[in-house]
Amino acid sequence: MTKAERTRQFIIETTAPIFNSKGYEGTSISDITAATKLTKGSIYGNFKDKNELAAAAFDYNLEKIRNGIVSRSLGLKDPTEQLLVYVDFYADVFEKVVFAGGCPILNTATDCDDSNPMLYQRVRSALVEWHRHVESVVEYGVKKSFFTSETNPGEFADNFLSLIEGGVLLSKTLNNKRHLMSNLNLIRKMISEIRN
Amino acid sequence: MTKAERTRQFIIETTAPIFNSKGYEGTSISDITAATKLTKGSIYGNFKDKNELAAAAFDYNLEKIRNGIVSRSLGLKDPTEQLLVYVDFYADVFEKVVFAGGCPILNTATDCDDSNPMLYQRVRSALVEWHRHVESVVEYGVKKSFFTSETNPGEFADNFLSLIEGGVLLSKTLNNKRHLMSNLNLIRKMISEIRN
DNA sequence: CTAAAAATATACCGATTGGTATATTGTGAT
DNA sequence: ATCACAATATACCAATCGGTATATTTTTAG
Repeated sequence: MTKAERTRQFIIETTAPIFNSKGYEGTSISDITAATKLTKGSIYGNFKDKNELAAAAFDYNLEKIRNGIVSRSLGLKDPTEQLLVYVDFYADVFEKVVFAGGCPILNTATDCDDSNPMLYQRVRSALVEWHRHVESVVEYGVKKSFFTSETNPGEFADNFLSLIEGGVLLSKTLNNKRHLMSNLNLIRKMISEIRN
Repeated sequence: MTKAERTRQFIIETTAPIFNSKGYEGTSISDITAATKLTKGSIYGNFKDKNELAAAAFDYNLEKIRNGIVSRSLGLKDPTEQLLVYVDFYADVFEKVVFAGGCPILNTATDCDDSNPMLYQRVRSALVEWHRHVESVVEYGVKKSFFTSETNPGEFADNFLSLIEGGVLLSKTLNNKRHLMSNLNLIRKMISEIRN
């Protein structure tokens, strides 16, 4: 890894939580130079513009979460266990997520209007991918008779994602993990109710 | 209503959807003067600063939703019906809410970091009030034996709010009402399951 | 109708915004 | 060690930011 690549990575890692907590408009180049102790020249030598850095920071924030899920899912066959990975993951990392500014999907989806199509497209793709993953796990579970045939995978995924995102929002805003835990409890109940 | 009061109200109503969709930082005084066709002098003659206007706009956005709920709840005694008011309300006004920039609670809670304590305090209060209302309706239902005694009002309110907020987020971001409707369906099921 | 007061417009302020051209420094292969 | 080039720093740009002092217009009370 060359010097420039290391610097680029350093900038991304340093500014990712800033973008996540202050938003795209709310994060200034001064914020970035202050946090990295670098100068504008260095920032713009490594990134075309603020937009490219914001996109890289979003990708980084997202990848960290995705890695957390994927690494816990390795080798799991039982769809119930795969769904519970999310429940355990968010119960475990909630404090860390809040410290890093909250859920990047929730933040970016709310922060971005159509005036920032690059970030908006990214957050839409992330949401679709997440939805499709949960949906496909449930579909698999139905097909293999882990789950009852009346189960609607798409609706289940809607409820699943919303309870997690809504729980993070409530718990972060009200500074109380209990709200998220209530939702994770409901998810556990939902899973047990569709099991054969 | 004096001229100034009318102007003040006009400014609030005109800028409320702008603040809601672009956020506090993202909304500039130029945005405000452009939308109202007024000048800075007029804006600052009616509001101490941008913060005061943002707070008034948030209050206005919130009040519109609250009025929608309250007006549909008038005279209702059955707690089941009171809870269903929310379900029907969000099914009805979803498009309007999206057009106005989304749910102000969701947007403002995400937009505000601790750097804007005035707005942050407002959104927290709104969230606490909403939570308490749902919780108290369920508590009343349990006490009057509409709902089973095993029902946990606090947890129910957590799930309830999260499903609505999460559904609005998903449906707005993915531009498909279906996600919200899935959640409203689950809320209906949750209500029927706690009924005696 | 008039005069005082309130509301709005104009013109400006310093600070900060994102971005760039250029100078300086640091790196790495020979 | 040197030299070419990559990487970083410095200094600057026009535009915009939130905000204000003052001039002008409009409203309102007598």
